[in-house]
Amino acid sequence: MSDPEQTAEAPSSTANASAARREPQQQRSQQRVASILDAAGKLLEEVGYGALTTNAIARRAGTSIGSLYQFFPNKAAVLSRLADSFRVEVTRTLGKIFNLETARRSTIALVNLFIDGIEEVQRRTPGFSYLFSATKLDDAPADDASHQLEREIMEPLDRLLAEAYPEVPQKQRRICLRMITETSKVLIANTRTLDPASQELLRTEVKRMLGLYVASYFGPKTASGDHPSN
Amino acid sequence: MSDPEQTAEAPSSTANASAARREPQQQRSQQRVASILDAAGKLLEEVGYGALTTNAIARRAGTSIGSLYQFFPNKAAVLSRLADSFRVEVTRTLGKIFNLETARRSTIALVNLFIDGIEEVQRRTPGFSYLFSATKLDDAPADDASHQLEREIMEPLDRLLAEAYPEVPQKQRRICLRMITETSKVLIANTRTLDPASQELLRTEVKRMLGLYVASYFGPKTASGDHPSN
DNA sequence: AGAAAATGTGAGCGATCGCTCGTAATTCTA
DNA sequence: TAGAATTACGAGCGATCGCTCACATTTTCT
Repeated sequence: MSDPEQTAEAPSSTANASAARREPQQQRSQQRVASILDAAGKLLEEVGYGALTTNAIARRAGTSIGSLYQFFPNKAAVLSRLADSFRVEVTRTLGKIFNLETARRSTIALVNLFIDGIEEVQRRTPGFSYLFSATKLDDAPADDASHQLEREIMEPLDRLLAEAYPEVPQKQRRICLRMITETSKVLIANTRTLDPASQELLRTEVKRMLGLYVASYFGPKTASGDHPSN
Repeated sequence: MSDPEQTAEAPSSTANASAARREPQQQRSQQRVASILDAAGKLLEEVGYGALTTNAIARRAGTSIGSLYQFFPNKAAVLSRLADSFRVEVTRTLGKIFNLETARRSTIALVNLFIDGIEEVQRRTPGFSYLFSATKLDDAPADDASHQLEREIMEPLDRLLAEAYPEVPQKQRRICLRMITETSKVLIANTRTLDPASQELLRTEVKRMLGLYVASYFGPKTASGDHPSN
């Protein structure tokens, strides 16, 4: 199907809700789109998804709803684009953590690094937890984006494990990764309700549990008495 | 009895939102309250929390909003009472599972029984997952009720472990139980998005992971005294 | 310069939601 | 059977939310 003209007005399916109504061309509008996403993330962190309104986002971004809807077709698109920016941040952070050097570490060490990485992303990216571990149970707003975000998170660790343990079948590796990501959500879901000390404790326990679990599949490997460093 | 406290319209705190506006006295009204809660649970399961409206609950229950608000002061109260009914169901189911005979089983077996019990409750109680594992990340509607529900869930297993392993300090036991409940939420949170086969696989893995973890604290079999890193 | 395109604004529309209230029907009491 | 209490009903109020639209302002193009 050929799109008529430049108007990206696509009422067809909800396929790509992140498609901008109008591509920002000048610098000021690009800046505005960025500040809208920034405001959306911060508001999400502050008031939660249920209380997040488009008018509030616009006000927080120092603009008007009219401007918001000039570049986003609807509310879901804002969250979808926000999830996109989170994906970039996740890839950047995990890519920094998983390099050639860390590839030689034990699986337990890799799990610890992964958990720390996720936590770093969460600390530096307001609203991250709402799109990574919430949504699903609600009426899915940015559900596609959420799945893609999850895949992006698993990918670096998956690649690393695949290279280090070619003898472990892919199916098992997938299950294992699934458990790692799901369990790491536990951590994120409890951030807001726990004091820092309890968070630290919970994080330690999650590392320990995942370490035991992963080692049962992949073995401690570079083992020479590696314990989860507490 | 004549009104001890007049109209229960108490603007005090949000302490007990489950207090009925008017206690149902005749049989037909008690039945109606029950059918309202039933409808609320089923709707929660079908449309999710975000799309759950009081009018829809009333319609599904075969009554009118007027009747609903005659016995519930507001929407939150309905969910709060629903959570209460879930607590009863949880206590009943877990109480049936954890008896004198099961007390002698290994910790790993206990964990398996616990997971199966939670799953049974979820299968038989529509809306359970939304109040047990969702909420927190949203604007907490029935947050108090949610916490109480969680405590109720942990209690039977906690008592069993405390009796079987008096030598394990309470603090460690608490942490361990925390991990068990949090991890079991993973299972519940994924029910709606997975096919039965994948659910079964995920459940097996959760059991395995929790088994490894719990055994590292309590020993794999009946008390053999072997505590790992500490 | 002037025209056109891009961007910015916010009052307010339509829809929905939680909830009220006037009133009618049913049940209890005597 | 009559009056009181309880229960049932549903139109609609007030508030809010996502989003539109007519118009103003700024930037780019020629």
